[in-house]
Amino acid sequence: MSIDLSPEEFELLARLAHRYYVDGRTQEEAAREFGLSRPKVQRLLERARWAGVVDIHIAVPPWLHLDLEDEFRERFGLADVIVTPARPDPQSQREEVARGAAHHLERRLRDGDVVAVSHGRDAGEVPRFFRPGRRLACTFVSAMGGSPRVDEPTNPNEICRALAERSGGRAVSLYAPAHVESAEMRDRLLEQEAVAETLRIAAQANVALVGIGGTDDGCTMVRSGCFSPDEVARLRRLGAVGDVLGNYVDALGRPVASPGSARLIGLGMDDLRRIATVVAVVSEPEKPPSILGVLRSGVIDVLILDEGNARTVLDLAVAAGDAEPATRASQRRPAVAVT
Amino acid sequence: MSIDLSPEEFELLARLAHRYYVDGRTQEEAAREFGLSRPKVQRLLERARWAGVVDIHIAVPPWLHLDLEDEFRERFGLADVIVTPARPDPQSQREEVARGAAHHLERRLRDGDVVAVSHGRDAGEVPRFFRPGRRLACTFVSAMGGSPRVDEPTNPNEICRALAERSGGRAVSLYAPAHVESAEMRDRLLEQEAVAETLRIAAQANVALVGIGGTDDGCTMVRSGCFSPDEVARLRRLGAVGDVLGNYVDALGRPVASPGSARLIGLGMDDLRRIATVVAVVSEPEKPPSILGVLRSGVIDVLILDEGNARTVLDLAVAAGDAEPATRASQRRPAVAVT
DNA sequence: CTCGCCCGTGAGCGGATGTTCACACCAGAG
DNA sequence: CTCTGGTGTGAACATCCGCTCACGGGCGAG
Repeated sequence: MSIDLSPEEFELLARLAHRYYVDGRTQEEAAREFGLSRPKVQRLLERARWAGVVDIHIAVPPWLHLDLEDEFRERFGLADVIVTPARPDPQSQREEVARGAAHHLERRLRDGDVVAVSHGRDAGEVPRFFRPGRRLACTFVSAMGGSPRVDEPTNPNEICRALAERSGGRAVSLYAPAHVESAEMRDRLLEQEAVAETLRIAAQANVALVGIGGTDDGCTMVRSGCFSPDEVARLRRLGAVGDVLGNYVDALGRPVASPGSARLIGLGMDDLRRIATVVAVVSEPEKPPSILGVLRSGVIDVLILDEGNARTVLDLAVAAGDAEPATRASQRRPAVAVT
Repeated sequence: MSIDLSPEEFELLARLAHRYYVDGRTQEEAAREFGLSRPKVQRLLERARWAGVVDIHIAVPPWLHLDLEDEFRERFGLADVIVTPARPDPQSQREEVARGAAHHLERRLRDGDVVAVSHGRDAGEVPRFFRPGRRLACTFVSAMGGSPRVDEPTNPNEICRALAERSGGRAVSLYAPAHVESAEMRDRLLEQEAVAETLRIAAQANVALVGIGGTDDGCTMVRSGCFSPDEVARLRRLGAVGDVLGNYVDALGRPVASPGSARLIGLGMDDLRRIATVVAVVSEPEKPPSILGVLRSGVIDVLILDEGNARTVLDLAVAAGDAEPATRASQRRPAVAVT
């Protein structure tokens, strides 16, 4: 800092910065005092920050990882990222992530918003921590069908109901299974007005709350019976690394279809892309490849994950040689220390 | 710092400050992201600064003493203060102070300005360091008469000539001695058009460059022969601690007149008060009481002095129990614009 | 239960700030 | 000497920000 400045310039910058930041003069007053034009003062102050003569230091609580969040935001073009503190056991990890998602929704949701909701254990924990301060006139709608084979709280209908209950909003259920036995059956079901109506509402949502699934044999799609272990194995061989609402993608984020894909009832990738804010909440240590793949697909707008996964995903991205995007911040921003 | 904040609030303030200062979002963007109103964001950022979550640090070159300057400015209501680095020997001390004054004038002067100039060794050194980058259409006019008993460069006419030469401006000399042998003679001289004209111009100056004289036997007024040692001794007995342009004041800044006062040719205190910017330049270690007295008279707008004198004068003021003025700076903390 | 005080909130405004643009100055080449 | 590219400057404009003020909701007293 304050390198390659002549003593005269250093003195000027320091005096100017002191007058502006410490004494609280306006740039115009300072300009008059120093015999400069106001734009010149502005440029000098900018240069002072640039050279480190002015150092803006932000005390960040030790459990936050704003730098990680920034890197995610910039690297993957996300609107927002929340990295939650690391926890020793998987369950409290999940709760931490769910709490982050709940808080994010509390801040994000506005009256009139329509939230499409996926299944999953991570999403399923969100309602427990969801406590908006006021009544929210929002609609929570299932973005995919249900399954009798998993715990109630991880079914979309149930998550919607809980979210609506806690916010005073409305829940719209999808009265259909997440998967059926044939594509034909699916098409028949989609013709049912009760089903079509719900999916129409979901497709027009402006917010989505989704989990990110893996491709191991214990993933939610298998646990819920949507896909058999064999089917997931086939998807793996096709390169799939993870899914959102049963829509699988490979490591580069490209869609991977399997015969089973045609038997799913729920929003597709294109539907998701039309939703303004897709919030993904994810925990579990096997997830990094899934997260990276889904991120690369570009459907996610807001990501909520724990510190460990965040670091691993970034490491994977770096190792894969993802070009670091020209960050707007590094161009526009002077040296700013963050603790 | 960051004390007595709940973890939630600490987190919010840190996130907000990070988005604003580091990521460079506008308050409005941040407000949208955090689900707050813009004024609320503004208040939170203010609170963050207040609580020390945001800390703006300015790297000040070690040879500057901006804190001292601030204290002078606030305590004595000065428009500007320059504290120059301490120097071991008196001559380089004087040069340092003169350089500061010269730079200040370079910044301060505008075309059309009229500068009234006093005598003195400190003022006399100013022209050597005065190098405005461009031509200045200014008038430099003697604010008091001359004396054949001191070196040429410390006479007002000569200082004016040198300043004008270096800036491409105009010098207006006062063709009269600084003191005459009787009040009657002074009045007769003041009737001379050449003298009256110059003093009229000086009285209408909008800037003045003055030294601050002491009351010891070696002070400029004695060295120049304006006052005899006896007369200065009498002034001392009357409480005088220093002078500007031969106008003596006591420790509380009140005028002190002596018989000799009526034999001086130059601007009086009231003339000085009418000048918008009176710049005083002073060095020498015996000067602190003189400086304090003159400051208390309220004629000075800009003070240029060395670090040693600055500290001593402040110590004197504190010891004398001068009430510390309520500082505006501590109330007005600006939001920091980061580009 | 009702009233009134008080804190916190968001609209609105005027000043402050960030940015763009045209120009003037300078240096170097033709 | 003239031209031209480059750099730095201040005018003008379009936000952005800080402040004031009227409002509403919560809480304690009556």
